[in-house]
Amino acid sequence: MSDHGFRDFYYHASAFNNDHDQQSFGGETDSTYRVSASSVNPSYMSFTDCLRSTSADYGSLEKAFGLSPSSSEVFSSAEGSKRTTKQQVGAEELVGNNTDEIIGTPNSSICSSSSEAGCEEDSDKNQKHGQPKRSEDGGESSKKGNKAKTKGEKKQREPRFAFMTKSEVDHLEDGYRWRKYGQKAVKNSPYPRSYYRCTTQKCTVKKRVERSFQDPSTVITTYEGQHNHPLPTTLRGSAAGLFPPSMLSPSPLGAPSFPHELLMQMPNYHHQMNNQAAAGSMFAQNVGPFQQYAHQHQVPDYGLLQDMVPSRFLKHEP
DNA sequence: CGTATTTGACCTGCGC
DNA sequence: GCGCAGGTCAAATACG
Repeated sequence: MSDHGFRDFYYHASAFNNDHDQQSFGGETDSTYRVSASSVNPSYMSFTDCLRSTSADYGSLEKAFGLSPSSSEVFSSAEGSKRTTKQQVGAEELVGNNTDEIIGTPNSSICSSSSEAGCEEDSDKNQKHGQPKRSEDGGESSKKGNKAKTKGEKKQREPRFAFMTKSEVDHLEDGYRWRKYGQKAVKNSPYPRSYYRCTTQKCTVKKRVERSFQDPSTVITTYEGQHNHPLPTTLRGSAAGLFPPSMLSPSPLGAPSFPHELLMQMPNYHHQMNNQAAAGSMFAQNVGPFQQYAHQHQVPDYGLLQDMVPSRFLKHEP
């Protein structure tokens, strides 16, 4: 992985309200938004901005993107609180549907937002194929009774952000240390989903990594929660190996640099950036460095990707 | 030997 | 209530 697998970087963000409980969590309850780069002004849109724009309410997203509802594809369940029987909802579908667009338009980025997680990953429950599953009804629930603690209280979900990354490797290095704690086969997908947890103590951030079955070159990484710690110092080295110094050192303009500041801040945005004015200021800050970088390095206009990843990290297929 | 990964078992939520 | 699927746990295993 000489180039650590980076080829293209797409973004699919999902903002989830914690107010919603599991009832609405599983479904694409409210709405899922897909925004292609063509519908936004690339010069005003960067990956960071996209992240920051994914406020829990679509209004912010819409404003931040300068979108009218008609300019983005919106698919939502008509029922609202109940899942539909729609086939292939979720990451697979999102990726699948978007994949064609993505592949066809490599410069585009995907940014979608939903109020809950179901839009991207808790989806396949809808689709029942009746395929047999191993019977593990042991009956003795004594072994892992510690889970009973969650009984009686709705599990609060952290905000989630899902990224669609065109990568050859499943687990992309983002500067943080992750410990894999599980892997599950995804229904209707030959590729398993891996579950990672941040190894830093007291940090509850998790991420899931799965590969799109419709586009195996696309990896879907879903972050859940927010880091409550700085980037592990020991990993700065590795991060430095992945990204140029200009992106790892603080920007002269004070804007966050990719990737760790970005990743650190993106969940925080949900809690800190709830008004457009604030988002706008952040927005203005963030656009500069990346575009400056692209400009100084004479990066051709490949689109949003250049806002965050230098061209040398990108392979563009003809 | 310490840490990370693998993997089967178990728990939980949701749809029918 | 049952079955399915997602998510998590933790013992076993692999690795440096």
